[in-house]
Amino acid sequence: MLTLRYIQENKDFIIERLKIKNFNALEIIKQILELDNQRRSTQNNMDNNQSELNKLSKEIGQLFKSGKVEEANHVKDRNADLKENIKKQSEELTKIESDLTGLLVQIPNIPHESVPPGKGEQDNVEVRAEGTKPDLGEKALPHWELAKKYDIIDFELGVKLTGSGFPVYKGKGAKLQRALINYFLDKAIDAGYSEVLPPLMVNEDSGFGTGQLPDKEGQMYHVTADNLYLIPTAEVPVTNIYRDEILSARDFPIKMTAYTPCFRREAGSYGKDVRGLNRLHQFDKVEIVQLQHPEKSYDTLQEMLNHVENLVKSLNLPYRILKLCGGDISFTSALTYDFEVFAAAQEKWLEVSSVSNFESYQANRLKLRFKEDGEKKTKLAHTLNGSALALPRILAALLENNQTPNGIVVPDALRKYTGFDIID
RNA sequence: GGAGAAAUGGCCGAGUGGUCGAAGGCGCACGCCUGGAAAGUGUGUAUACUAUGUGAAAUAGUAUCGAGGGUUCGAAUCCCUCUUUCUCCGCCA
Repeated sequence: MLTLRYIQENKDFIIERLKIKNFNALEIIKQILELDNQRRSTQNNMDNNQSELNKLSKEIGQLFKSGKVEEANHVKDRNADLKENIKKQSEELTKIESDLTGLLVQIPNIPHESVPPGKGEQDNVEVRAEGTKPDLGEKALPHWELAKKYDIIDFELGVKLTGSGFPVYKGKGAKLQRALINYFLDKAIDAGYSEVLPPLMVNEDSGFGTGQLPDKEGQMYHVTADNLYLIPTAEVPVTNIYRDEILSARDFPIKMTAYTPCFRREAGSYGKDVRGLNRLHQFDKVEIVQLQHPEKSYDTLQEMLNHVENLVKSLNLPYRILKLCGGDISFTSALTYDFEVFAAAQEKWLEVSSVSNFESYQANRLKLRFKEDGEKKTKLAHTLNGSALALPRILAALLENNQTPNGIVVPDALRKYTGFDIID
């Protein structure tokens, strides 16, 4: 969420920039500024009344002490009026503030100046593509058939146990999942990230902090009995570790990595997009998160991109990097790059990572601030995160691209984690 | 799940109705002392909002002692609800 101050000072700029995200902010900003004026005058009046009340209360104490009971009772009457006013004003203020927040959360983050215009994914800009697509010939099988052939992923069994989108990994398939998780985690730790293993359910405050609530409520599984949400990504619990914290500028960068299962309802998805591993309700992912000084966050974004690129490269998968256009970039992000790998049997690009700089948008919701050395004023930190990596589509591409008549060849980088070099 | 105790600033901890945003200690920052350091010593050390100020600084006001509500002219202090932590019992990987 944008800060009020920022909106007050950059109204026209915001309206102009949000056109890139195909968002018309004119009306909502007008309402916000109007409400903010009300908020300030209400607060001012209330403070003045409260101040008066406090002063009179002290007088009453003095009067009682010196035995002037009648006078004291007289002042009490005046206080009753003040209290009445304060109560009304306080209720009004609460209402205004909640309305104001309700409006503020509707404004998306300002896109970075380099975000290209566009309506949807077709307008994303390819930064580069690397690696060679394997030539599999006619007989190439898509991963869901390979999974069945080698009995490593059982989609039907998942349906029996839970429902569609909850596959059961078996045998070497299960081991391969563990191998990928460990490999990705080790790589992140080597790159200076410290590992955390967070809860898989979060409360409302956490959901609000990273921006899943209130707007994306329908995308999360909601445990209504306890009002908890299954995390759609480790980003949520990990970033919220620093909710309500004031850091020192010297603490930056804070680098964290986490493996978690992720749960997504994927309401509205259907058809070939959800075939096999392409889109699941539960999947595994290793996430990297950084908190950084505002002046350095774009360097950090680059660093994270390099990290993800090295991962994909080390698995010998053909990949491309896309810079998301205004129409495809998420509500909370200022700049996002997607990584896609090519699954050669489906002949499709599959998104395996999304790396974003949220600048101070999440930090403002999180109240995640920092102080410069020797300064009193707090400033908002910048938050960034990226998948490094999401497993199912990596697995899909590995299975499809590495299929041979003898079985599926495990990439070198993973062999010390799997303990086998072929799935047959 | 049942019974009891507790929750105060970065940390420890005092504070049972007004003079308390809160003693004291630790930590931290800056200064003095020192050849340098330690010890000693002095000063400072929460956050948010509002007003004045072009901004920054500054000044004043308001709120915040787990959260929310109540009693009272006045609440860290009394009452209620909730949350969390600890101890005991029960259940349990």
